[in-house]
Amino acid sequence: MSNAYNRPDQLSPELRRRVLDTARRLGYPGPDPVARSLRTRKAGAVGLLLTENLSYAFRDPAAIGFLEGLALACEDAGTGLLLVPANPEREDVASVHRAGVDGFVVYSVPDDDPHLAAVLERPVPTVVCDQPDLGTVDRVGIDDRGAMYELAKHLISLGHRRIGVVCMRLARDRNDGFVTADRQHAAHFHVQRNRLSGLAEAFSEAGVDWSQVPVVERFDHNMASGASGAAQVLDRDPQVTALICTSDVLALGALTEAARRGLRVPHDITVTGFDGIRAGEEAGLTTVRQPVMEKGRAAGKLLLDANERSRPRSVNLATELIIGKTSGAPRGGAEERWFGP
Amino acid sequence: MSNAYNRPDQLSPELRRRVLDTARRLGYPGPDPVARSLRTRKAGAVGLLLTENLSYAFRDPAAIGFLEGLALACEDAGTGLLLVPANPEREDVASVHRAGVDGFVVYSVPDDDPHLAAVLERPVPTVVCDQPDLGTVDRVGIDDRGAMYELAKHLISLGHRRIGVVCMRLARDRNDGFVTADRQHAAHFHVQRNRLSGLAEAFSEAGVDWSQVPVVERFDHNMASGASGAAQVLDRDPQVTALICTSDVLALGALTEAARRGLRVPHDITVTGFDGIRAGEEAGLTTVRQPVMEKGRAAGKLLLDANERSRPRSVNLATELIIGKTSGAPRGGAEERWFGP
DNA sequence: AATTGGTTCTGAACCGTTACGGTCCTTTCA
DNA sequence: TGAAAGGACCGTAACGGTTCAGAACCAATT
Repeated sequence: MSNAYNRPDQLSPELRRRVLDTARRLGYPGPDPVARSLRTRKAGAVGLLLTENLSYAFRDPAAIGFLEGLALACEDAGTGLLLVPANPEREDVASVHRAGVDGFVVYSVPDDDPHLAAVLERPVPTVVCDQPDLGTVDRVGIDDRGAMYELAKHLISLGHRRIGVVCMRLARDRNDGFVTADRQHAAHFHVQRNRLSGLAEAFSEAGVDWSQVPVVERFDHNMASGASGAAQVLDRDPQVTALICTSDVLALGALTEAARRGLRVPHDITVTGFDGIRAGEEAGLTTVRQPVMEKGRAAGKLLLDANERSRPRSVNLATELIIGKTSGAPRGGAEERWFGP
Repeated sequence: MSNAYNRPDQLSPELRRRVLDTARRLGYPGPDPVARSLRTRKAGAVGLLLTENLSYAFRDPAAIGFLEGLALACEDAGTGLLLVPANPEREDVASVHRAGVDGFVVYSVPDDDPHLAAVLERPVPTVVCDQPDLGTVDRVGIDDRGAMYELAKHLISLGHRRIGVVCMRLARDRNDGFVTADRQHAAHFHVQRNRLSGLAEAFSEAGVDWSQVPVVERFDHNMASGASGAAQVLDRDPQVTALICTSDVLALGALTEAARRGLRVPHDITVTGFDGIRAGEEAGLTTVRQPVMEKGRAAGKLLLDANERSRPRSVNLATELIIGKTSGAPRGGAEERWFGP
């Protein structure tokens, strides 16, 4: 029976025809994929866990790019891509347990996420992306800290000392407002933590007292958040010469807020992002470009040739500092002041 | 055993603890999802078939919107979303056979696609989207023909009689060039066939000989195709007063080509699209807006409450004619001529 | 005629789970 | 005190494939 469908060379054409004929007559719909998966121990799909609501994957430009790359890798290997629903509100990890997959890709979830823990308990190969190196599973990412450090150095060389920061959520709880030093250090989102620490390092080296720098956090990741975050920084300290955002989407929002206030960019204020998305490029945003699609593809490749190897692999992709037209020297030097010793 | 994990109320806490303890000690990774699926006859996932390469889903704005809506519906129901790889080049339907899913959503594939046929043979509920009504499975779509008819009427009322058309692929074979009447009628992409036929009807009623209207087809769907398609129309007949594109992406490309030729829109030439994507909106494109996200969500909803019902359901969503700033009356009346009796 | 080799075909075991029904023990009530 | 009722626990039979060992068959060689 099975042979008739999958192993035509194992039986005579005559018998094969007879088997297939009676199968059709009996209304047999072909081998059941689930039963086959159970027996062969191959599901023919990889799971993608991203802790945002499922539909978020299709709203965030960077996530879309990542997905495109991952889909590309799956295509090549002929495997399916299962988007695992993982509502961040509920602690319900059942969806992870239910997923019939040959491996997982975990994309940018907080490092204390219960879904992540559930994935790691499953006995399948896993690749984490934009996460700390766990040492036990493969990892793909970029040097967030170093890239942001470089961007900061650029701003410092332009003369910026009085800055404000708008960042994405740092933990699972909602905190739309200023961020304490503790919260920065304890941040559960690896990416955000490292970008902030790259900033802190560079500006501290330049003599800026990081503890005095206004850093505001936004839970939701969209342009509106960027705008309101920028507003909060500017309300606190109208003298900031640069608004550093930890994503392009936030930066685009910050640009609209600057325009609303009649601030010319970069003459009155510098705005920077992170990611290198298309819309940012069109706006001439100064940013760090990271190869989002490549990241997805690399994750897929790593997962799909997960042969028995001794130690987990860790891949860092290259980033590129893009100097756009939203950054420039701060206006004048008279009112230029900075915190420091 | 099973009860310890899934039915805590069926046994005493004491026993449950003991079972779980020894399970952990033995390195038992928890119930196997595939075996569970086999036994319960529930895969906990719906499959999405779109005949483009998998990664296409993340490049096309309309597809992204559709996916977002579908993902939303899956989220609500707590089911996963499996993207089924279906390379249009190869006739390999194995991926459809391998997919362990509780149902399929089929999105905009040619009506003679072997993958579609394979899906229909599977004994699971199916929803087709932007496809002809098969009568045997649920369907979600819009009135492509009527919507395009309405758009055409608008252009006719503005005075356009000499037009050109750029459309997406009409069949599985690549045909980058002019389209014969035969090919138009035989088109295997339901959506394109109906949009063209809506145009043909409206312009025929206005006295235009449709067989003389240049219709150019492009296999790939991106802005470059729109630009080159527009170029081909304009080379054939530089006198056309309107370029009608069957998608916004193509129309955006057509706009760049018009600009390249120094044609002012809408003064020198009118350009229209279809879909109502964000980028088109920003460009002020005259188009038909369709609720792409709603379409995805409707498809998901239909699939997920596929209880035993007598007849398959068919849902048409409403569209809206958007008059932007890329359409206007043709310049002057002197050189205005049209084909006809 | 018996042995050998090769091919085609059949049957049984196994994958890991859940559903179901039966046994056993404890409690309750006449 | 005995019977009935109920709860906790356990054993077994599918679910629907794949795989593999070995039976059956046929032809060729010794």
